Amino acid sequence: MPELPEVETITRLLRQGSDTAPRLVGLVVRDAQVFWERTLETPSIGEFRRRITGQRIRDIRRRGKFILFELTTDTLLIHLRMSGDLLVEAASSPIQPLHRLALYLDYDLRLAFNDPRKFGRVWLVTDAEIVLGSLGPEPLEPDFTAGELHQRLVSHRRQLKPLLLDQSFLAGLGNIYADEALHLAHLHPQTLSDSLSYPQSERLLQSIRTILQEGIRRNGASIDWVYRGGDFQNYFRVYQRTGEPCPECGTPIHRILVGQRGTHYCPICQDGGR
DNA sequence: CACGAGACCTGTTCGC
DNA sequence: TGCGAACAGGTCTCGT
Repeated sequence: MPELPEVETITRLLRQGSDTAPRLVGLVVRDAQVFWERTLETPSIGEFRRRITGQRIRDIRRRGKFILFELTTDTLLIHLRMSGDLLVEAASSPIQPLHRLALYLDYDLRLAFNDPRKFGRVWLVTDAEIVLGSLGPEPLEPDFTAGELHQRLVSHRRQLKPLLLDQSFLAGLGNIYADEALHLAHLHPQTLSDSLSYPQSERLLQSIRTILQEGIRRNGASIDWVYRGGDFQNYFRVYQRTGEPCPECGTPIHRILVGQRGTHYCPICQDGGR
């Protein structure tokens, strides 16, 4: 499901709480259960349960598409991959068939990792850098500059879209927001990265930031049965709008495969000189 | 180094 | 209505 805006939305909800959800910061993990073994990347189930029990949640943050729970001594990292979601529920409520892992917390609360497709992963480590080490820069960090992006772009000769999806190049973009940002930037998804001028790189960074910020403002996108709460899907420019008019010029949106991913773009606005 | 194919998975929607 | 195919917000590994 989730890309940077959805992960950011979930992270904020868990960290700050809401009218309907309690704030998790400050609570202590009292027990843990794993229902699908492969969900837990490291350590073993036994050590996981032993080690996490008794640790307090000091803070909850996001890095790329990872959710980080900073505990007393360790960091718990969760990646939702395609279909994962985190639910806060009463510890006494029944375990759902699609729950893969659960943490039991103070006040009879349970944090459940729900993940139909079983692609999601969880790590408990002393040093989060072991997991996050290869991630590229955060696109919304103010000190990430257009100059830096341009440098990184021209140091590769790759199609723009797969490069934007590469988390070691830039952290947080996924299939939706890459298509949306490329449309806003008027760049063809198959443009070669080393052909971008500095002004084009600048426009790309600005577009990425605009799209991500709008996604966050709308609490992410809710497309199908996975993840509800956001409404950015009502404002898509091109994603899943094959055949519908381009919001800028009216030309029907095209869908092609780029790097095995469905890719939506306007053949006129994003001609890229092709 | 860059890219495509296949793997990991289940649920929903599409097309005949 | 029914049923198989296609498709899905992600990432890894392997072969060319």
